[in-house]
Amino acid sequence: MTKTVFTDTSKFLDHISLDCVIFGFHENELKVLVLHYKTTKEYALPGGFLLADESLEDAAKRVLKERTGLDNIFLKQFKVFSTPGRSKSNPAIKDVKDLGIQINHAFFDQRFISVGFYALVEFTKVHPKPDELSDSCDWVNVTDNIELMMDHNLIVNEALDSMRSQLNHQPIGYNLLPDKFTMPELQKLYETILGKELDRRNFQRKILSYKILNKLDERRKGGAYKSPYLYEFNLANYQKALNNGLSGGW
Amino acid sequence: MTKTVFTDTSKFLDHISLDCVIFGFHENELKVLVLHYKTTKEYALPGGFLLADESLEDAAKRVLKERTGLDNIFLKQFKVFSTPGRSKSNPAIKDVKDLGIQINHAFFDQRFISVGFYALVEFTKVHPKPDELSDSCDWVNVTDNIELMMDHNLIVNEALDSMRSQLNHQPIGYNLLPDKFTMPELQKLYETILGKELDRRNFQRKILSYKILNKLDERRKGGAYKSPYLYEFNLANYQKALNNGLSGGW
DNA sequence: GCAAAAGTGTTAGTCCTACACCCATGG
DNA sequence: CCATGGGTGTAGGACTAACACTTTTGC
Repeated sequence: MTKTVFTDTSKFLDHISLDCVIFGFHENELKVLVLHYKTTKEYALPGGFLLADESLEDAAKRVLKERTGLDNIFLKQFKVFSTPGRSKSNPAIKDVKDLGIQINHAFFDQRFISVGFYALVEFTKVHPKPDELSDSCDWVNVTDNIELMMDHNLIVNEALDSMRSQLNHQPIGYNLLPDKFTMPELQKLYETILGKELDRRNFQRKILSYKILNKLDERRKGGAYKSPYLYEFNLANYQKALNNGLSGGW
Repeated sequence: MTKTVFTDTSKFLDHISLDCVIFGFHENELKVLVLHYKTTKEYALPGGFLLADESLEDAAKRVLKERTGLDNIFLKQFKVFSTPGRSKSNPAIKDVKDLGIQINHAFFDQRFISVGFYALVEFTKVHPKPDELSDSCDWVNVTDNIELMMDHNLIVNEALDSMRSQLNHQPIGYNLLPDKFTMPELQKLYETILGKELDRRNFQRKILSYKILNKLDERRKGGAYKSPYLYEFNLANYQKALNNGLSGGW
């Protein structure tokens, strides 16, 4: 995959952009990957533009690959943001002469609608890379509510809502957790996404009743206190169960 | 609201279109509004383009108003369709000289991504009007699976899936039924959307348990057999209940 | 051996399912 | 008066929610 840079905008379609809310889960915290702009010092979601002969999904995959280094990421379109004034304050259109970057102002200065995607990645596999307009690309806790540029805070919130409502229909646990994980870890993930606490014993009974997990003989060693068992997803059963939607609410 | 016509495309943004899946419910059938093109004789969803200073939601409202005559329609964005080749076969780009319509080929000939909306309308309030490229605008039964142009069959199916999954979170019954309706009518609507039959007595108990309906003293007269009671939605309770999502599955 | 986390079990109440019976209406 | 659809009720089983006790581990 060739790297796409903002300095050659000639192959991009006008008016259409996309933004990715990349979720990761680490140390019992739900995190989002954000860029920090060199010039304006604002935080922003990784995003990009649509190439002339590319689907939005492919464009999002391209952005994901460039920021995380990963292929085969779980990706879901969730909403288009099209308020007419939303792109007026795009920091990218500001002058970046001091960086030696030549920006195509005519391109950046147009009105953009942005298609929002959310992505689920395994935290430990990601090695974030900033783009050419940014000096950093880092995880921030969703709960910290960092101020983002333009309407990006809105985009994150809508992504969260969307993910929450699809918890029983999309393989969210599978994509956010490592291959092997403990029951308390899975529960924390659910609690974080749902924004509420769940009963430890009822959670375990319910999730096991779906038959989507394989209990392993190993336990998580090294931690303090009693070592919990490790589990892995039974992918075949998981997929089958998701087709009907996991039953019941949380 | 001024009528927007396809013969003046100068105010439209390039590359962006929208299509509306307009659902109605009549005589126990779920219906969709489709246009029939004068030149190509193909069926198509009502759609349009985005004006330079307009949100997608406003554009969709504009299209809805023009085709149905209605304001204040329930409208929901559900997906963007962006396969690169999808707009190649757009019949609108064909020559329509014989109709005396001057088409801006350069505009129609570009690649379009299309934002899909579904709309819910009260069947009896709609007076469908064709646009200037069509000779008819009529309801077709969803179950008839009429062949539509381009990827419009896909768009209808995705709209259905989306509406089905949101049945407990959006005021779908309220928007598709007239102000007063009977329990069997409401049940038929649910059965049609879900694609399966429900037990009459359990359905009634469950829907009443939500406290979202007011039972009226009137009954539906004129029909054969025992006359059913009329109900209306208790909008305040309905909205409140939807915020948490109606509990349980169907 | 103590504190904290994890494994396992029980019970009461609620909800869902699958039915049966009676009533009203038009032919 | 009968066929059909609509109004109402009930019993059994499944699932959920709330809660207690025991076990393991590091210090």
